[in-house]
Amino acid sequence: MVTISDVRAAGLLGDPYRADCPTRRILDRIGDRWTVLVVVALADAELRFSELRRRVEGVSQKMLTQTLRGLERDGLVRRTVHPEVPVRVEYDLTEAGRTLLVPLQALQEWSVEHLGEVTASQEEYDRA
Amino acid sequence: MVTISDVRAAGLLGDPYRADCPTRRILDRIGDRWTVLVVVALADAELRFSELRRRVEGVSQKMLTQTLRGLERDGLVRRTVHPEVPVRVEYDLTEAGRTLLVPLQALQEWSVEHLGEVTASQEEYDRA
DNA sequence: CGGAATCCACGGTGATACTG
DNA sequence: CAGTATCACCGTGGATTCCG
Repeated sequence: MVTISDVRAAGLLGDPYRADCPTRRILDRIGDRWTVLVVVALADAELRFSELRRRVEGVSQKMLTQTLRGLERDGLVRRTVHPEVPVRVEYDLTEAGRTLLVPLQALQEWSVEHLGEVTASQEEYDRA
Repeated sequence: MVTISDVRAAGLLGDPYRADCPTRRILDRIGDRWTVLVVVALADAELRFSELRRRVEGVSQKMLTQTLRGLERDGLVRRTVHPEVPVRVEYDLTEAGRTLLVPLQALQEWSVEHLGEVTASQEEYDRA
């Protein structure tokens, strides 16, 4: 049971409603379709652009580029260019990027744990 | 330092890349602009529609309605209609909804902790 | 008060073609 | 191989109006 005071004590309250609050800014960033998937894909290995594209199912080349640029700009992903022919570019998480995996994991655990419950609720709702 | 094995041991890997994986489905759900803010707004109190609208800065009536319907469908928010005149409708989190606050809090803590770092990285990136 | 319905604009996204 | 550039779409979301 998660009590109100648990949440309060943890400082979750305050004003996460304001557009400029940190939580909202981060959620806006990772809220897009691909950012989280790319970060997770880089959890266990440094990957080349094309490898990344194969791993993250459904991402277009444009969106992968765009997502990687954003993550690089945020300092969460490092881009390494090996000046060979043909060019080899590799991506991996920075230390900051790696810390982000922790909260993402909490979210993933919640998802796995509650997906059945949520799905059941949806089906019941849709019958009415 | 978050190691690769930490992440691996926690079961974050697997294939969160597939479109039908739980993580992705949940992220798609809470990834929208308002869901998280509404859940957090309901963390400490049962609220009426109009109270909720005032608390969640910037949300339109349409999107608040839509967001609440979605959360109700997922079984995360409970809607209570008091048949008075005029009608009074109140919203609060279900037990499942309350558990979702925990991972959201982890994400918020990360945001607060890393916002400065991320912002600095962005500014440096933009200079180049 | 708490919505539902409608109309419409914008931007995120994908497909395609081209480049160093 | 790893992008950039361009175009076209369409779904999200805002503004407005109306209803029980």
